[in-house]
Amino acid sequence: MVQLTEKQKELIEKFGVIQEQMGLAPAPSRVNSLLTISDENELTFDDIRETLNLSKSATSNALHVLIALDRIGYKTKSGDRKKYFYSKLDQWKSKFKNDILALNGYIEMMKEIAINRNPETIEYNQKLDELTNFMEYFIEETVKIIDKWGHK
Amino acid sequence: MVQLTEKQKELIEKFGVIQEQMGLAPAPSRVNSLLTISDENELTFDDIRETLNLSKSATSNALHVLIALDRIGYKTKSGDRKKYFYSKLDQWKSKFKNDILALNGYIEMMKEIAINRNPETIEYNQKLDELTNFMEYFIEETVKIIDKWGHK
DNA sequence: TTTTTAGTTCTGAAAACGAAGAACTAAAGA
DNA sequence: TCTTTAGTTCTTCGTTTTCAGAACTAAAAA
Repeated sequence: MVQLTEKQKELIEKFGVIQEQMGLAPAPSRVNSLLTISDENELTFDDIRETLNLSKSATSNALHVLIALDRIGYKTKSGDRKKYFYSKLDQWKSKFKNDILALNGYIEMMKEIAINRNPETIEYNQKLDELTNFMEYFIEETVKIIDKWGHK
Repeated sequence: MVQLTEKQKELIEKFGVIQEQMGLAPAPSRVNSLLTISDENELTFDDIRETLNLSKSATSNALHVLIALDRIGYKTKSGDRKKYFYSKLDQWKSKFKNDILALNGYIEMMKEIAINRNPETIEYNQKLDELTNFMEYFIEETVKIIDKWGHK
């Protein structure tokens, strides 16, 4: 069980809501908030379950979701069967990059739409092309930006 | 009623799924796909409703959602009470910019978390700071990139 | 004035989602 | 071997989402 100040509890909810708006379910949002805001570096399954008043299943599922998203990790200690979960803050750069690169799928879709359009709708086809070009430019430049930060 | 080729129908579903994965509901996704893929520049309410086999309410709501998101627009013709809906492809640049700027809210949250952490958890606090700095850098540079495209 | 057109708004029902509780499993301890 | 620990998986249930159908509205036409 983790002892939290009122302020910390408030921040967990506030940050939780922000993460919900980004598409994460309520329980995983709260778990990730707790791991980000708590002053303990590592929390156990039961610390999390008790502190957030979640069921075992909700806790287990939330942790698996967050691990799949690479937002948290866990370590083990020899002679101790418990897992110690912690917030990963350093995956952000690669996460940003992956999100940006995911736009490539969208671009492929745009290209497929473009080649299947009536060539006579010139104006619209041009806009589609422009959008595709912009997105390709955007991805390329953004990846450069991210990589530049690494070399500072 | 809009006549579509099999290929177009296939693309509408495919693009529809992509948009669902981006958080849009099924009906708005299909409507936006139709307006993007159809060779007609403008479609009426009933064109959309009939082509996609949607109810009037679903059609109406989907169109309102897409208008609120600025993904589509409509024009009117004098002496004609119908609305002619069309896909907006040119809002993308400003949409990208807005999405990027929305990260500022996330940064504010990170800062609030940072000032409320125990100052003794030095390593973690440093990572939080780094993340915040990276995000500020990312926003600034990305906005520059987007603006540069406009001046080509 | 009544009817038609072009939608909008209001239920209600089906489906999908999220979390609780209980049953289960695998490893360690007694 | 039996029990405890540390979680995982399965089932169920309450919400929320999404859409259809019906009732409604406002403007134009008849």
